[in-house]
Amino acid sequence: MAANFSTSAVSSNVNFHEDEEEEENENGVLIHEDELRRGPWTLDEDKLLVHYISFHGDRRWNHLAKSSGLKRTGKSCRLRWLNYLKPDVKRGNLTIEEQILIIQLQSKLGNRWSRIAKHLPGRTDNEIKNYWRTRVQKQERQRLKFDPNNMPALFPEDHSMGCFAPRTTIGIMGDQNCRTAHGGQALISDTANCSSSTSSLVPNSTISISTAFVDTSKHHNSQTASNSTYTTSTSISAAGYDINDYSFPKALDSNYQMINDCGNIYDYMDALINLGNSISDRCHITEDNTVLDDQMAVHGLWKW
DNA sequence: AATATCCCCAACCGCCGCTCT
DNA sequence: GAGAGCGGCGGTTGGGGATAT
Repeated sequence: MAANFSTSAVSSNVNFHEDEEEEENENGVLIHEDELRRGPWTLDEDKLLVHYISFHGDRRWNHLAKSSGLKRTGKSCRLRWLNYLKPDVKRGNLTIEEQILIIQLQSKLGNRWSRIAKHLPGRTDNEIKNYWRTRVQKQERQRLKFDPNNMPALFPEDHSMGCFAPRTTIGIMGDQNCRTAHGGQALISDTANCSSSTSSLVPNSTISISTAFVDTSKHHNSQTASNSTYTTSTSISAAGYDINDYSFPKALDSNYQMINDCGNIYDYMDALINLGNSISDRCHITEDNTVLDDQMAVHGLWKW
């Protein structure tokens, strides 16, 4: 059985549920014979769990936990097995394809990590959840740094990460609480569920933005876009708010690559102008990844 | 070199729904 | 039908390594 025992082998912070008579194990950790262990799993525990499951299967976790001799809860055993020890668990960084798929599925399914994980063989819901959360947090931090005169969520100055701009993190306008409630293709938040916007851009705005990019920062050169901006010249009305003439930091060519399968640039533009009809039909992406929209005169505005 | 901050991710927690008695 | 037990799920925490200052 190909189990990976490489990490969390021995911990110095294993905890126990009750304070009874204690003794030190080989790592100097206080333990008690009859108590349930908590914290990181040791190599020996992993081996024991794998060994037991190989003979008895991975069911009836509470029974397994007791009869195997592991001083763990059934839940803990199950989690350790499913997220780490199970032979088909894939380790290592997510591939670009997997990242794209996660973004797409999260857009469709929301935070249903287990369902998303089913589409990524070898990846666990926990791993996907961690991945997403990391990106969300990072994006949120960058959002909070925004200059309200710009729209830097899409184009972070350091060009390092903002390329991952999942639905829940763009938030160029509108209440933070509005941004996660929409699965599927819905882009316009429910006004009733939104408090007044914290953004200085569009008070009481109701739009959440869905846009996704591939992180190509590893190919990033030393250029910076901080001084280059495009400005929309078209008057745009979004949900009754005039949002014309906002400046967009210029996305330097080739630093970002749009996820073509998502087509979310169109979602983004649709939400921005809130025309009620898709602008996808009149937009197209040229060979050099420039978005062209004849009606909006924003040629070259979005370029990856 | 020391300290602070960031980031990753394993593990835990609480809740929910299903099944069994 | 009620309650207990259990598995599964999503949210959250916290340790520790990596990186920045």
